[in-house]
Amino acid sequence: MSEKYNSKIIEKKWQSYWSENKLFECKIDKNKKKYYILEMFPYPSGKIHMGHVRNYTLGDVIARYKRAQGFNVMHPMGWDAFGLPAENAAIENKTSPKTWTYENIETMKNQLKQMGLSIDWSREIATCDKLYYQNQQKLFLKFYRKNLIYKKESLVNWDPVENTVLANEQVIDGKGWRSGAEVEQKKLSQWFFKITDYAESLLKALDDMSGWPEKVRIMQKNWIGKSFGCEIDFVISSKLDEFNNEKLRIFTTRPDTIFGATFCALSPFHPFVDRLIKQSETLNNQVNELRSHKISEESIAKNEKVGVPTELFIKHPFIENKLLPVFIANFILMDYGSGAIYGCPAHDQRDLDFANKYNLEIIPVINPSDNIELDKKTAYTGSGKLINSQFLNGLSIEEAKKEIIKRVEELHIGKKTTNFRLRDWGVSRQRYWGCPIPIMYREDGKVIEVPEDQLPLELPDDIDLSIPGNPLNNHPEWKFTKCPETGMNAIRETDTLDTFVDSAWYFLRFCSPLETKEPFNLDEINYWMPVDQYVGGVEHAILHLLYSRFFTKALSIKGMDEPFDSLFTQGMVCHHTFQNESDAWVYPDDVEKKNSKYFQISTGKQVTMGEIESMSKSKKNVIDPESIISTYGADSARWFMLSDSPPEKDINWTDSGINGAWKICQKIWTIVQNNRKNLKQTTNSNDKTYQGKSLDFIRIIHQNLHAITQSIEKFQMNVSIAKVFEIVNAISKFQIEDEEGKEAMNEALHILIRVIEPMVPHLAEECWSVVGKNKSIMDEPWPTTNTKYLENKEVTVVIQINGKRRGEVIVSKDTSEKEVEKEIKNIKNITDALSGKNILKSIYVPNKILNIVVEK
RNA sequence: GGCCUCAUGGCGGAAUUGGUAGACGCAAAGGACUUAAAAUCCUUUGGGAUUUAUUCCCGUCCCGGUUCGAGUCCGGGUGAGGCCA
Repeated sequence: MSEKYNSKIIEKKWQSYWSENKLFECKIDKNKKKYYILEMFPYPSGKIHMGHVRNYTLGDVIARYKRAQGFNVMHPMGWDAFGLPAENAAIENKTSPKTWTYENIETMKNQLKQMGLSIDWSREIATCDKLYYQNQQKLFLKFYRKNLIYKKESLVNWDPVENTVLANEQVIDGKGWRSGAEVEQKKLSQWFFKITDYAESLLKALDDMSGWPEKVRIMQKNWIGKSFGCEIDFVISSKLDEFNNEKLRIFTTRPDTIFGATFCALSPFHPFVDRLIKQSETLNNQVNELRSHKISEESIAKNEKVGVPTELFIKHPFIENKLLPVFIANFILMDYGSGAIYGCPAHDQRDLDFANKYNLEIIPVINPSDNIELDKKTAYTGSGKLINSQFLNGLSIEEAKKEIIKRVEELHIGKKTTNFRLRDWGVSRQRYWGCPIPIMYREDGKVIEVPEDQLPLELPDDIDLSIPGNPLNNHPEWKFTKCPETGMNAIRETDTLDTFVDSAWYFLRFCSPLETKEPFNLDEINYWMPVDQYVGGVEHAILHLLYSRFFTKALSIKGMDEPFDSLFTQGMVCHHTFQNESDAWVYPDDVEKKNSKYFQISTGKQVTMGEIESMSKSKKNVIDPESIISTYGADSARWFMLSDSPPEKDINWTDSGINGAWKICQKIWTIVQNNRKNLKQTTNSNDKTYQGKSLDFIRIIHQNLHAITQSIEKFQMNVSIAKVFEIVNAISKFQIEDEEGKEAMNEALHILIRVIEPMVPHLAEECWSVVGKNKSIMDEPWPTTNTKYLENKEVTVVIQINGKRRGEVIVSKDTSEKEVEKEIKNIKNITDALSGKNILKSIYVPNKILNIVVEK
């Protein structure tokens, strides 16, 4: 009788073996092809959840598989350790963000280690380590000197009670999430990275990034949003002398509709508006109201389009005496185009909504190509020919665009522009727990860099988070300093950097994590970069990946244009949310179901079940894998996470099935144990000619081996798992009848143990030692499929009549159509169906299908 | 609201990319072993009809189209999810 598999003891044993022998530590080896596999590093929020387990198991399968293929694999891990939650948690738990963060890192690192991941922990980095952010400060200065960083006034969500800037997600229904105060839009001078300098090159490179999912490339393309438009200067006509005859520059992507223009709209933040509101108290109040509207794209698109009229009009450049009223409207963005548009209600939905609301003229200028009936509420945005447009009449939209641009350029009142939707990257955060910006402002008004030899500019530890506002701003000893050159008084920049900056170059730092002189060592970069395979959540499809691409380009390192060769975006792990009567979130682990109602276990009170959403700490709908790992072991947890669902798909968490994962681990162990006496140190598959049952058996094994290899390459781990099951099923069914059978079993078990290693490494190691090997299975190369087993000599050809399956014949491979037709004469079912029918034609796909088309 | 994605049995999903729909697993039911349970093993499992078969009909969210043939391609709709600096 075989021993039961004790995952607790065995997993510990192999984890220590791996770390004692430093099996995952890697270094440059120019004789080997490198493979850099990276999963998006986690935010140390406390404990790992199932989303992490999924992400890192997936990456680990690839890392281990590539290692078996002979690559020199780098598989590092680190911590995206700066960010707001640490400050909130620190206030809540009366600790410091630093303590809280490092404690979480410790916990999560232990959890990750328990999962048996093949991570090179000697490369571990945390972005809140001063060694890391010191180098980030160097990069900041480097970009600053390259004129890639500048300061400008920009709007922030301002909470007047907390005295702090809020992120968009902290503004709920226009109110601060904690204080409940009305959020104001406040202008602050902030730092920006000039990502727009790289808009064209970020866009262009997407075409060649075949290792990226198409959908991510499309999303980035749309995000960058290159479009051709036209700037036109309109002359103002107004009773207000101050503005009369001044020029107003508007931007449009539809210059062809200029004859349908019936009004003009300015952003509430347009410079003209600043001047206009000085003229009128009423207007000032109205504009302030407009300015308080949220300016996220989402709210602009969803909210009602409202505006206020002004005393300005603009003269239509092509229609004499035509004046268009100028409004200030809440749906015009100052950051896009020129902050002013003309409205053509007939052919733009937003403009139409606006025109209907304020009774403005609607002039159609595009005649739809097909007879589409439109109501007054729907703008026509399709193709057609121009009407009501003087010299543009009869032209197509494209022709009209060209013609009108030609005219405005001839008249010197405008020009064609290339416009990007992409805006510069605002990196200032008025917060404590982030990378300090190495800049100071001298009393004479000069902006001074902190000299490199004085870096890192460290965050102070003695801060008081209980006072509202930015702790750095509230810390006089830190804030007030002297200019290192002149000794003049100076004030430090108290903004810290957006955490997206931290993650925009961490993949470079992994190549030389201990380098002290430079952010990274070029020899190491040249060997390891680019990342061969990047794995992470699809929720980072745009921002993080775009910023990382921007950093890589902006660093202009020879031979390195793009950071991530291949990208895999795995789906999210979702779970129901639960809320108690005071709307606080409750952990699902703390909820039990009784009589189809849900109760919080710790309090006994009823809770309500909410939507299924991706697991996140903030909504507490996370499942801690710890209990699963301690009950079933890491291998079972890994197996379970990989099986069933395709990795790119979102899943709703359920642990039904974890038991099945545990069972298969036990079963594999039992099979190996029971066949102990049949196992040899080696296999000699290529020399061996199997026959009969052994041949059928080994054929199934190799066919599934092939399928496993293929599906791992394609990231279809769920399919790989299914094929492992088929191997296991075949092995447990197979009866050894002779020496040849023993040999076949030996080969099959060698293959089985080898291919499960990326998925369940501890079990594989333990089985390997049963075989009698005294080395790690990781040194064993991936088994090669013997292709002679892939092709069956006999194939099933399906017979269809008019596309419906009516039977099948088993024939030898590559049988001709005529032979198959002969064969089917013996099948009563088919001859019956064909009798008395005219055969019109037949389609024969060799080895697959014969479709006979008959008269009906 | 814009952009992107997805939809297949009771459930998770497979389908060589246009060629046998439902692989594999979970769950369920029946049986074997057992004093009993657990574990393990065997059998059944999309719906329906009948003459129980190498049978027929229906079936991959809905409506339409292309094709000898559509889960797969095209058009329109419905529902769900992700992102919006």
